[in-house]
Amino acid sequence: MTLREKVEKRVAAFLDTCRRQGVKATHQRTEILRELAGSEEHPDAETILGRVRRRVPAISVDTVYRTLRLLEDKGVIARVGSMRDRARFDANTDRHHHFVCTECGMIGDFYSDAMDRFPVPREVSEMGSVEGVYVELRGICRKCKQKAMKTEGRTGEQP
Amino acid sequence: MTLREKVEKRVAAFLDTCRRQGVKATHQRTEILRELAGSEEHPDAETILGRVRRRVPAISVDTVYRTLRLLEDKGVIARVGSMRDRARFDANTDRHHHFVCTECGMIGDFYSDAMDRFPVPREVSEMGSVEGVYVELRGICRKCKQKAMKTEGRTGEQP
DNA sequence: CCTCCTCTCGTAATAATTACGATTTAGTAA
DNA sequence: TTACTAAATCGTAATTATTACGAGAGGAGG
Repeated sequence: MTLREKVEKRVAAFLDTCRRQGVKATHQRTEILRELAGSEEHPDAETILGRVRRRVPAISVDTVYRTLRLLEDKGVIARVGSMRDRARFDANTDRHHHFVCTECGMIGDFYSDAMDRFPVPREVSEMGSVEGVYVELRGICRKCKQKAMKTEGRTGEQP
Repeated sequence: MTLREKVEKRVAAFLDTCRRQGVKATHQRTEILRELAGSEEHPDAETILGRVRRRVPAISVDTVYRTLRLLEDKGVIARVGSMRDRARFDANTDRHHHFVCTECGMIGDFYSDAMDRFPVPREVSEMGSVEGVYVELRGICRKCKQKAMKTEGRTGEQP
């Protein structure tokens, strides 16, 4: 299957998702996805805007950002790297990794020898030389989980 | 060794680094590092500013941001998550990971079964439930490496 | 074709981070 | 200690990515 075909398949699948979920399958959305699906280089929003504009000259920044968020929410595309808006810092200089709560942003350190010395796949050695590993486990922390339970379980306790 | 002692050790080490590298060991820098080293919660710049202000009321935002960058450059602290300023997107929905060039920002995809199904350390299970793994290998890509070679090797070629 | 509701456009607002010019301070050596 | 100088800080303004908003356009179903 050629790249062009792959792209069209992804686009078609997205159009389907739209119909099923009552979301409008607009020209702009289609072109944004088409652009992204046909690219290997993980472009940023501005780059995508520039490229899509060649085909849809009047498209706006807002639309691009909104669409990218939409596609991300539907699981059609992914955001690379940290999803947080503000930088967070860490004074722990020992080699370690992080657990991040996607609900409240809590970050915990942990140690894993195995993750430190991950064997580098050949694929990667061909891209360049690896100098560091960044591992982030993502999930829901204890506190948020308990909070969620309580909220669900609202069945008659007094305020 | 108590936490307080650890913190002071880190601070002392930093003051040493300053002297050796001709960087000034200011009160503000010391307090920022002291705050960060004594914290387990990976605070953001604003939080650090607020806390340090209790002890150094006139400290400015600029100083905090500048100092954090300095400490990061010296390897005294680390930034959690992505270091990039703009979001990057990825339409590859297959389970995969990324290689990122810290020089030019190039991003490449790769696949690793081993990394996908990594056993979650007990430490982490105690923090919460893990729902996803994000792995990023960082280094220098082929292209940047070649460029660096050429630049180094400037020994007599004409412009 | 018509209506409704969602989506888009253009631009303004927001929020994190960085830059700037005047002033202060650490480091150093007399 | 004092004096000197480069570097750092302060307060604020500028910059940059991203999000919000109001008016109008367009897709989907009747």
